[in-house]
Amino acid sequence: MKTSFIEDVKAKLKEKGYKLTTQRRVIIDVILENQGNHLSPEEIYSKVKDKYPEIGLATVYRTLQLLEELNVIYKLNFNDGCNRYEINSGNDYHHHHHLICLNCGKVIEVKLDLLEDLEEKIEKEGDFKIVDHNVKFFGYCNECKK
Amino acid sequence: MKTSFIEDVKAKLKEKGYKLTTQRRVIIDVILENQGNHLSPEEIYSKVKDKYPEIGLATVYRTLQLLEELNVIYKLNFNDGCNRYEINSGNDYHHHHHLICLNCGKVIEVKLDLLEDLEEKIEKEGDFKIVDHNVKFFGYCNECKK
DNA sequence: TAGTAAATTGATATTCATTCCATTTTTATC
DNA sequence: GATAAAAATGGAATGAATATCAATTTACTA
Repeated sequence: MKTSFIEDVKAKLKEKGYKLTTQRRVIIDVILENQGNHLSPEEIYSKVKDKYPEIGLATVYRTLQLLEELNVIYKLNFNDGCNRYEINSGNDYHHHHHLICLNCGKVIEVKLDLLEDLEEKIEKEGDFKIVDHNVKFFGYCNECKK
Repeated sequence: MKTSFIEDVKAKLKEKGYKLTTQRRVIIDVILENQGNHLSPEEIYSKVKDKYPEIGLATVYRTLQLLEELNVIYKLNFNDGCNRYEINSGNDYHHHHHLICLNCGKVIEVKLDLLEDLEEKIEKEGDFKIVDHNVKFFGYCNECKK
């Protein structure tokens, strides 16, 4: 797998009959340049406007939906009133998890992945085919826990 | 611990200087009568109106916030456009998790709790004091996976 | 290369959950 | 029962997200 991220997205778009337009390209660039920042649609819109001022907000929303559909990004929810997005960097579903500070709202990423056992157990017992999971831990970061 | 749920809530309210008003009481009743249903504010509002037609939607929102603050209920998010609430039945934070069917949207509860190891590891490595967690598994229920 | 159908875009209108605000009602206290 | 404080109210405001629609762009075909 030596294909670049953009090439990969382009292929996925083509596969479903979509095109990689300039607008979509700029949106993807912004997301790429802000990995780990969990941007909201509005934030993406504002950054995209710097590079492509004619773009409309609707296009940003549409493109985010499209990219989510293609599993290029996925939606996060930190209960702050808007959706946030993150690149789905791995080519399967085992992404990282989030620590959310209850005091300052900071979001820290964790790369541990000890959930296989749990998934296996649930699949056996529960008669449920697991495809993805989403784990959030709430607590206090090292600055706020004092 | 032989106190009833309502008594417990009443005590918690009093502790923080809040009162158990009729409206709050009715809202709590509705939540109690719908355990396991993950009601949204609108759904709660509609059911509460049957018992107490004069109540306003804002009151429902306010009460839900209040009850969440007191750890009597907690907020869930199933990406269906609204928040949903669930009773916090255990007296500490180790509640159950949810299986969400990607096809029919059904939500199934799981009681497993194998996350202690993971939390311990994160606390050691990450310099983060964990207070709560939230785990969702996405996949297909036994009816939809065929 | 011209012409046509399909996809995409951007501005605007709309929807819907949630919050805000001024007013009214309820509760507790003396 | 009078009074002050707290809580609840409806309606309006807000703000994120979606839908609408005419205009533009793109891909394809003759």
